[in-house]
Amino acid sequence: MIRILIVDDEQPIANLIRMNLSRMGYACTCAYDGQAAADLVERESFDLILLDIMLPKFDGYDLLAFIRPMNIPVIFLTAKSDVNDRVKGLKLGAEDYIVKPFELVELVARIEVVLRRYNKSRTYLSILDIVIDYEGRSVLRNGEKIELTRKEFDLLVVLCQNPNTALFREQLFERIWETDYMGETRTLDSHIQRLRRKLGWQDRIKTVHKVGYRLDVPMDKMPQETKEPV
Amino acid sequence: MIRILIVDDEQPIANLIRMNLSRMGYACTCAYDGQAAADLVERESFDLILLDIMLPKFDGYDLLAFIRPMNIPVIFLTAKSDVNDRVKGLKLGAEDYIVKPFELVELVARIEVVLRRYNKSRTYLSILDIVIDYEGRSVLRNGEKIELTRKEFDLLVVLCQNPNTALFREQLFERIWETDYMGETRTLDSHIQRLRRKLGWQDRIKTVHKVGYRLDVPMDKMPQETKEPV
DNA sequence: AAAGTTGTGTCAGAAATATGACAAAAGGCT
DNA sequence: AGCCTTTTGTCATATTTCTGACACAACTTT
Repeated sequence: MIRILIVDDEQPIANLIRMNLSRMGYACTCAYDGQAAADLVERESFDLILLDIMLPKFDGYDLLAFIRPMNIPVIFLTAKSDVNDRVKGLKLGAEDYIVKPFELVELVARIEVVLRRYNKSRTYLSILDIVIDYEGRSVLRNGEKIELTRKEFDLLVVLCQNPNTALFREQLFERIWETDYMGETRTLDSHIQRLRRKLGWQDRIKTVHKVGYRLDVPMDKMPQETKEPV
Repeated sequence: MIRILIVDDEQPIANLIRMNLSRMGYACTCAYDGQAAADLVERESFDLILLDIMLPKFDGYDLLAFIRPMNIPVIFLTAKSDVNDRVKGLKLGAEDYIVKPFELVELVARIEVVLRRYNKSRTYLSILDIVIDYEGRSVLRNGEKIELTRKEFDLLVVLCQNPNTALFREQLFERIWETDYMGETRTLDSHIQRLRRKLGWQDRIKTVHKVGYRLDVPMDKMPQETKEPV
């Protein structure tokens, strides 16, 4: 399991990130100031650190310098588009940075790139008869690539990461559209339909009346993380 | 050949390190005080510097500041385990530090990490049907040279270093232009087009709609670092 | 059966990308 | 400096792709 430390003094933000990354299967810990982060880093071992630069006590740069020798990749979160800050951070050894506000899709993609660069893992998710390549944002079946659009891919990922779980429409809207429930339209239905068709999963993706949708997966074909896109 | 400068006023130690690193295939030079080191750095070019902090004449920190603009990675050797010292050095731009006494294995490991971080250790990258020569900034196919401009080359390198990975436009801009996402322009597209044409890679370099681009590479043709332009 | 939900095909607008031509900038050379 | 060449960015236009919406059919639940 990949362990990620999230360092941000704005607790709601840190927690939001944590919730989302947890759902993606990462083990997350939050620290709300530099001192706490430094302590955690000394005691536990992390595979990656998400670091907000503006911090009370000792700031992001100090922490970055402190972390550096441990050779743990750091992606730092920077509020505005201050170029100097970023250059400084990169010089101090950060692997990447992302400007707030950011889309979760992008954050996740970057996390995966950085992890792979560090050979921690490039993971594929194999489930049923397909393999999901997160980084490539593509889907394979018997070595054949199935082309999905962005929304379709995001939707598929959510379903596959929560197999045999009824997901409320509201939840799906939140995660994929990052917005509130769009009650009246048939948008979600349309996407589900497209997914069903492209994957031939009409009876895999079940409708849960008055709730939402559920991906049915037999016990012997539950999702597995693999290193190879088998 | 990787050139390493060893700066330490204790000559026996410097020489011990030199002998060992030489055996590992590094070209080593020793300097026994700050002045000598500064002179050497001015005259010759090094890929990495091992720097003892306690030095006569002018000390390690001064030298570090002096070296900094040259963008040569520095690992410093420190006797004490004082945290402040370390942070000071790291903030001054050192890549890493190692506390004396240290084991040679560890030193070598750290050297390699740092060199890799600086892309100094690799020379050629062969991928698909081409070979990238980093130092010559050129690309070969069947021994034929393909002329690329600077931006094209940079772009190609990023793509090749992240094969099968959907790279966000934003990321590409950051890496190649070192600037923010330039949402409005078609600059990136133009360069992608030129690359596709020059390399005949129109279907290798895939467009990932609403995300960016991805270089598709079959598993058996994944990039390999080589010392020779095979 | 009625009311409420969901499925599905189609479509149009919006957004994103491709592409060629051209202008601007950068670099070389005398 | 001036001139020429190459590189890079921009623009206009064409083309592609995505997405949400709608109408209406089909299905569930009560």
